[in-house]
Amino acid sequence: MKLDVELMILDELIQEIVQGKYQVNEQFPSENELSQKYNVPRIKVRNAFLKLEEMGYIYSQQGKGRYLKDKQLKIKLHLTGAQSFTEKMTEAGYAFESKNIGCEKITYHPRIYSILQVSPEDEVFKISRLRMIDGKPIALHSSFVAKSIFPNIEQDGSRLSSMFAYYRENGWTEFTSSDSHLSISFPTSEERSILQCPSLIPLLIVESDCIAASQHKVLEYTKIIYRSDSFTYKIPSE
Amino acid sequence: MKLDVELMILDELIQEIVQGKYQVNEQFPSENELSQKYNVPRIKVRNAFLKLEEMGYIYSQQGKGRYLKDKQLKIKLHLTGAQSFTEKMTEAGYAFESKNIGCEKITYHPRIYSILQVSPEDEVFKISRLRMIDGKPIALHSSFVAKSIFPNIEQDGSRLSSMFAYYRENGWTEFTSSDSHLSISFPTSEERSILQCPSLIPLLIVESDCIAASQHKVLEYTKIIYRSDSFTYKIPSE
DNA sequence: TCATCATAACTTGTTGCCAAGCTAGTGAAT
DNA sequence: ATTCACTAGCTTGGCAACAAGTTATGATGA
Repeated sequence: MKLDVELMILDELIQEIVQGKYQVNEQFPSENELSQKYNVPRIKVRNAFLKLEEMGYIYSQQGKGRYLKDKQLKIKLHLTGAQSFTEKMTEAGYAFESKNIGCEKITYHPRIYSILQVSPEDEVFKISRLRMIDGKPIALHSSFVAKSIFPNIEQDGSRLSSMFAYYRENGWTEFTSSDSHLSISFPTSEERSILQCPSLIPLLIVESDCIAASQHKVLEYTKIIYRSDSFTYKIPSE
Repeated sequence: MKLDVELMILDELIQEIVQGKYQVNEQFPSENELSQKYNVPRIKVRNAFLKLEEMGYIYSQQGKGRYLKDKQLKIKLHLTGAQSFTEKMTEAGYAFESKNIGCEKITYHPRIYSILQVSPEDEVFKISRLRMIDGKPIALHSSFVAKSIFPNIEQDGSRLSSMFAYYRENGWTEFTSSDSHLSISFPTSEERSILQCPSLIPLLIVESDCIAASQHKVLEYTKIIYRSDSFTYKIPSE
């Protein structure tokens, strides 16, 4: 069994943080101080700190030191539910804001096309909305819809805020959905930049669809990317 | 905007991996090779590789090189459901195995005690089972029960494989549960050792309870820790 | 007394150098 | 021809030395 001092130090630091040893913006012991305390080379302590920073616990200032970051607001979120994201948030009393950040045609993607039940010749558009609380991005909501079902989506897409409202405008009134799929991954550089998060924040990815109840027609494939440090999630007990 | 070459290289490597550029056990370009290609110091490439290793994508051999790891089997798991874990797995046809790895008295923990609705003087025991597929640990299932409800738990705890069976033995027959709570975190050193996983595998943590339907008595507080690289999760659409 | 500057002693940030491990090739000894 | 030991050249692993930024202190001079 190889014991890794870097991870040991990281464990210890995280434990101290969750136990509340440090105040927000309080300075941590310096790299040299800890390397002497643990009797390990400075680089080991340094690497532990770097990881801690990428996990979003701390920030650092060259020449000064490392400090505890203000922790993210934890939002209780009910996963699943036909209720729209906006409804969930405003109902729960958060200073919620949603921003349409673009509508673009995607290149052929077998999985998405198959879920939408359209042919490769069809055009599919991705409408992205950024979900924010207190001006901070917390989730990225992407809806994929086919032009064959919504002929004007190319023009309409970039001004939509509620997809449900758009579907109603287009004559669809009752909706249902299949099971949601949930997975976890790390942010790509693009996602990091959009969600303004460091690299070691795991993302919770929920994929689902929206089906017109009347005709069993798939209207949309949905992919929501949540910052895992911003939420605690609830799953109904059936 | 500060662009970080380490993360840029990491992004690129991950993308190449998911796109299938490398076969399992195929060797990656060496640190020196990539540092020349990107025209950055070797340490940057090295750090990207180290992170890739901690994420479980690759393994390295000193003197030889870095190689693509065999990817984890992805198990489709239905979150929630009164169905026991064992049932879910065997039903889905996996070579599933469960190992009781101990029963121990826990020190007072306000949240757990409050969920179990017992007083601080009461004794609470944690029964841990390791869930494995093909001999590889994939989840750690911990059940917390009070001695006041199960007087013999201290003796029985370390031989139990099914809690439901134990409850029935003790005269409880119908069960229900509250909403499940879901969160994500990184493994502690202990969890890494039990689950045999590297440090940057996010863990999916599902907390729930088990309530005797007849008397509305809380029998157990449950905490299941899943390796996020071993599962894809499904959530019912209600 | 007060303002200014140089400096020393800390902090974090960067990277080059050497160690350790593996392998294939070389050539001497059998 | 075969075996063995050595070596050169690659690989990853580890870390010390240096760079850059900040701050407090104290000497200097108006």
